[in-house]
Amino acid sequence: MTDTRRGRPRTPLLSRETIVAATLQVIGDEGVAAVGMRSVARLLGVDAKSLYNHVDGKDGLLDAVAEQLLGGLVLPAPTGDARHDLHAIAHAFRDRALAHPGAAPLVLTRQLSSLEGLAPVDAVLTVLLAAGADAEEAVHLLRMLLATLIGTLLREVSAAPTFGGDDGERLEALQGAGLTAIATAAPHLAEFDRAAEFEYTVDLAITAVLARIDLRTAR
Amino acid sequence: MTDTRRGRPRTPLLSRETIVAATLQVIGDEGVAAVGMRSVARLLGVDAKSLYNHVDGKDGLLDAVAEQLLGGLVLPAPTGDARHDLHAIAHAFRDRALAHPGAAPLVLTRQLSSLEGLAPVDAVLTVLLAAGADAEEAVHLLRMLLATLIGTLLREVSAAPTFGGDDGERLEALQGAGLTAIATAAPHLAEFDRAAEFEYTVDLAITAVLARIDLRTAR
DNA sequence: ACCTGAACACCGTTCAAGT
DNA sequence: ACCTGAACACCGTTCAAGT
Repeated sequence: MTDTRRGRPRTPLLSRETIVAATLQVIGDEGVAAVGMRSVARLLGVDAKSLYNHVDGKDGLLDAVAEQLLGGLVLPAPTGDARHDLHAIAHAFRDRALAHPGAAPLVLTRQLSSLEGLAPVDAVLTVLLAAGADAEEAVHLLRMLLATLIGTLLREVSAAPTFGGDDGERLEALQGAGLTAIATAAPHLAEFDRAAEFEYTVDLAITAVLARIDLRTAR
Repeated sequence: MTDTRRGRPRTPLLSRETIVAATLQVIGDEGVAAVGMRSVARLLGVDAKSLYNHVDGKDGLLDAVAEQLLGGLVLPAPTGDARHDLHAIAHAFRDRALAHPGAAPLVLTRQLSSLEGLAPVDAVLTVLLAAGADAEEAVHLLRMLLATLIGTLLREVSAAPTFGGDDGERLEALQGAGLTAIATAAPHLAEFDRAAEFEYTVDLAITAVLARIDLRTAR
């Protein structure tokens, strides 16, 4: 039922949500580089300048996407087991970042000063404090975990396996360049199981964090 | 002495190096967002299209910058002490990434398939293998270290302290939003000593890596 | 080999005007 | 309140032409 009483207050064609949705579609179809006021507006059947009524320029548009993505994060209920809870938070974060792979760099890279970005930070801090860290150490450990998380996800989303297969030519070139360790490890460098790699890295980081807390706690 | 014999083969105005240098100046003066074929060319007193003779478009230009920066990395001589050597590599990498802070995202974010990017990878692998890791585990540990390194440096270069000071208003807002752990840790969140934070995070990661190798080695 | 003129198909953004 | 027309000052990139 279109709103036509008195002819004046028509129902708006656009909203922040529809604009973000259209942006995600552009990202999914043509990549993040294809995002522009014009391309997004075209998808909505609207003029580019209309977007300015809902979003603060192109930069604000990208922020809105990152915010909304992160806002959809559902934090797992804490169980009291610190290791398990940190794992669960990390995976929840990963799920959100990979929900729209092309948009992941936005989520991982943009400053998330909004409340959306604070929820997971609070969740991690809560677990660390409960595990026995004092406030100061908890902050350092949080930053370490975040760095590792963001670093792995950035790689996962943007990096190919890094090294082509085991063709002998490449290997010899590596040897010749003095990169013997790379040549030795080449078959493993060519392999990259995203989920397994994430698990390995995050588990190692969490182990380190918990070990440090126990060290401190044991005085 | 300008080259004028026969009038023909004049000495070129441009080179890859001068172009990269000009780009770094633009980045330093106006930020990475200000980099463009036109802005870089202007600095060189040349037409934008001339750059295409030395660099593969704007993207190639950015790659060239990242490559050259990373190429300047001087790897420390290995001492045989794994912990010390990993620390040294990490700091050498940081020095290079922070030499031109505005350009750091390029170094940290771009695919570095060139030989420039492989040298530090080889160095880390060498240390891990010497420390007793087998090739497969060494690759996983390498990826973990890289993720942590890149994550911290990205934050260091792009992120402000994250949380304004201890003004009571902000604190109450956090409490009200249910972010009690953040409220508790707020004074420490407001503090951010870049060098110290880097040291803490990298040391924790290295400790974790070495612990895992020892675990395996001890069967 | 290296640089440029002319030209093309794009950008983001403003502001005043329409409804 | 929301959308658009006209307009501006930009982009990256090509190709043929000059030297």
